[in-house]
Amino acid sequence: MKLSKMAISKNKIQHEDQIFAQDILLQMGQLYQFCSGVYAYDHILYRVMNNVKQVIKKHLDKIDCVEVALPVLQPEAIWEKSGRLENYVKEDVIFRTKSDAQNFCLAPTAEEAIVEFLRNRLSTYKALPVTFYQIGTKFRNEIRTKGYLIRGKAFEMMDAYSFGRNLEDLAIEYDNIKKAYFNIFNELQLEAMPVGADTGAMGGNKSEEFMLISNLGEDTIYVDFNTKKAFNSELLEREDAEEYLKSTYGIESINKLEKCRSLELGHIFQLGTKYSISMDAKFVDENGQMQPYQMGCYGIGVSRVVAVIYENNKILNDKGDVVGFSLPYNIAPYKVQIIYSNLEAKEQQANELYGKLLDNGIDAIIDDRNDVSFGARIKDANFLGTPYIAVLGNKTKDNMVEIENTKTKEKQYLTIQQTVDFFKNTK
RNA sequence: CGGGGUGUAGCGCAGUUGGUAGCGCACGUGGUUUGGGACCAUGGGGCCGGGAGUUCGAGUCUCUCCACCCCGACCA
Repeated sequence: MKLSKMAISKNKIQHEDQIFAQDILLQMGQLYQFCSGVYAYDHILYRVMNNVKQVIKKHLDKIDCVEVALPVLQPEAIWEKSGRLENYVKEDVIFRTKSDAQNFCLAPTAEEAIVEFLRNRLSTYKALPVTFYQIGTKFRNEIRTKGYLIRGKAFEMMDAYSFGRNLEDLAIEYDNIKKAYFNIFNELQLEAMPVGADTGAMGGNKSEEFMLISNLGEDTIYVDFNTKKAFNSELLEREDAEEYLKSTYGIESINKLEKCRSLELGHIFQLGTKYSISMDAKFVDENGQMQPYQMGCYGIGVSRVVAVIYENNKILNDKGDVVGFSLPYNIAPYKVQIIYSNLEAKEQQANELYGKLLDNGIDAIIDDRNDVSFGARIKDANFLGTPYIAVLGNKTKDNMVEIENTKTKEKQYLTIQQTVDFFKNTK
């Protein structure tokens, strides 16, 4: 990508101290607010979001989850069938739209749609258990939005749904997803942990939220850091709280637990037969009997994850000001940004490097703006979040490239071919 | 829906007891610069959130909507 084609001006950030990552993204124009809870993503931010989605996909595909696309615009009839419409309308969280003939809604989640989509094809026990998923925009008319992408009205979410023959199938699928979540958050360098939670409007038997301890969060959790057991404080509101915590999550006593502010990044539910019964979705078991599916559902808030990744990967200077982002290699918008001085030879070499990187499938940005000072180009590169910048300047030996790690500030000097090899071998 | 706060250029902000709109960054043009946010000159960009009122005169005062942010309540 040529920087001159991205319609961005010099990113000079004001109020750099104690600023949230998302405030910087707004100033940069990477994030643009249309109204409360509704945002546009510019190129760089969009690529990061897509890379996060790719990480999620990779780990779900690995455990044989099947990616599909369910409609965003859904007929209200399926919501009437499950019995959830009334409640969602009453709480005013569902966006509704009407034609002369019928009523529609914008999907806040997709349990109804997935059941409708699969019921006829999952008619035999031989097809079970299976898990399907999708990644896309969801719509919820949040009473109160919060923290820009942390809680919006339109947001990106991965939602997965498992169908099993019995409770054992459900437990197996649930555990598989749970393990995949650990791998996903591990690869995203987020230390999220499963925390016992209320099932809320989803219903079902059991649920766990993947929580990140963070002051961006809206929840309070109790954590035992020795046993890694934790639960959401909302569970204390249950009448049978003590007994429930013990039987469902194996938490004996809350006295030893530490209270922490946390942010929910994902949620996994054992739904049981709630939707299969209400929507009359059944399969034939090995005895020829009709049985309702044992279902689970699983979500990850992708746009929220992106927000917290930026927050966790700020570059600070000695004074504590935010001077950029250095995103992890696997989710960075581009792997490297190339900066060259205005000497013709350097420009030529920079273009040669750029071309070779692209030929080898390595995503790179070249800063081809010739009316911006050298220092400003380096500063800008830091804000675009690449983990490396490649400098071909007057101080660099001819045909050599200075590779700087934007996080550690370590520099190394390589030939153009060595640079290409370096990126081919970096993960 | 309660409580608090903020709305002035793309962004960040000034604007005094009411007198007709400013600064920095960004952007355009010309020139000198070019290794860690260069400099000089010059230019463009505003329904001062909307409406009503007070006044000779309102960014400023009054009323009233609206939007956005934060804290609650609520929440896959």
